[in-house]
Amino acid sequence: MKVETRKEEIIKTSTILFQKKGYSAVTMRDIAKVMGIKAASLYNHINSKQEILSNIIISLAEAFTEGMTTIMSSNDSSIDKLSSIVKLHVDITSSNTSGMASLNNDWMHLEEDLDYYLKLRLDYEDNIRQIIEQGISSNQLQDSNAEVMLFSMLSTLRSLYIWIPSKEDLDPFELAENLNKVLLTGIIK
Amino acid sequence: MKVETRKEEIIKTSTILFQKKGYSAVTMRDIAKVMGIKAASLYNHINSKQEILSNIIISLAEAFTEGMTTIMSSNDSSIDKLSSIVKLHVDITSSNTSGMASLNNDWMHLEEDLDYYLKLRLDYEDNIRQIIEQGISSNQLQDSNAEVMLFSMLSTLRSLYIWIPSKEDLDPFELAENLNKVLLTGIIK
DNA sequence: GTCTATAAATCGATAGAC
DNA sequence: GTCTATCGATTTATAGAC
Repeated sequence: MKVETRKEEIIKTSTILFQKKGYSAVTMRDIAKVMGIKAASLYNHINSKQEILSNIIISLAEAFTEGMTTIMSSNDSSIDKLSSIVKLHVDITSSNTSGMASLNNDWMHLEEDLDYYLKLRLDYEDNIRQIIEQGISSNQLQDSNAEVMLFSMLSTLRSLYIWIPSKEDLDPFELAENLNKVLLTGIIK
Repeated sequence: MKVETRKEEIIKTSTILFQKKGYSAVTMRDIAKVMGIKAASLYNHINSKQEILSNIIISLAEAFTEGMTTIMSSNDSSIDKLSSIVKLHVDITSSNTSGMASLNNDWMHLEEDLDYYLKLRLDYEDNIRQIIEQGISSNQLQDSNAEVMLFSMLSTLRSLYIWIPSKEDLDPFELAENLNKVLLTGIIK
């Protein structure tokens, strides 16, 4: 059984509040109230509100980067790599749904770690772009606009956090399967 | 030539600022500074910061509802209706890219108009769901999970605002064409 | 229509007792 | 590790002069 440190409790509580109202609209007093302590007590465990946000976003961004590194080093086909990316998003989003809201909507409020985050995100997108272009070159993917493909796929995967919590009847494996089908082969018969 | 009232100028300026930092992180002083006046002067034209947000979001939500009403009253096939929805999103997003950011990320900060907005959004989603289910019944769409189809399509369309401004080389008509192809027929050859 | 001045509330964060 | 008390800055919004 994992013993949660007080700092981890604060981050977990903040993550849920940030999802509901966004980083800027959540106060240290809001976080403290949910935890049943006073706002001043929070500072015995964390240095600033900014540190909480950074912790939430950077750990998620690094998880995506790590997953992408594994995928890129494989010998899979372009299509199999894209399927692995879908699964990566479903897995990470399932394990930290609320945190994904901050990653998507509050990254611009990062201060010290903003540039680092932007680099991770840009590299991640470049990797997917590379996979798609290779898929087109090798005749596995349709010869349409690669940017539109990239955009459509990433938009859906990045929005998963909005949708996953309300659909708990669908397990992660089945969801990844359905998503793969829709994203790769479309919806028309 | 349209003459812009001072109120419309304020809303336009606010829309751009809200897109960059979100509603909560933008102050009345920020808005005033961009307009070259003092914050107190804004209140000669608007009643509150909340009124600005409501104006941005509700006008967009009503535009979507109006477009959907037209689509639903047509005799088009399910597939043609979905294509019209794609075009509706491309058109509205092209005409007010920044405003779409508030619609997507700051709707929860609506006060008086929150329930009205939620009803418009729910009805809109129900209409798309209905079109997809009819497409499956009439054998035009694949017999996959309708909710996943709905989610994937709406996620992509709702994220258009992130993507449109940087791709000005692609005109709205061509973008809608490419999106239709990717969303309806997928990316696999 | 814009200004200065200011009210009243709230913000993140610190000091120091226990 | 939590508390009370508080600082200094900032927030939305109003009053009233010009």
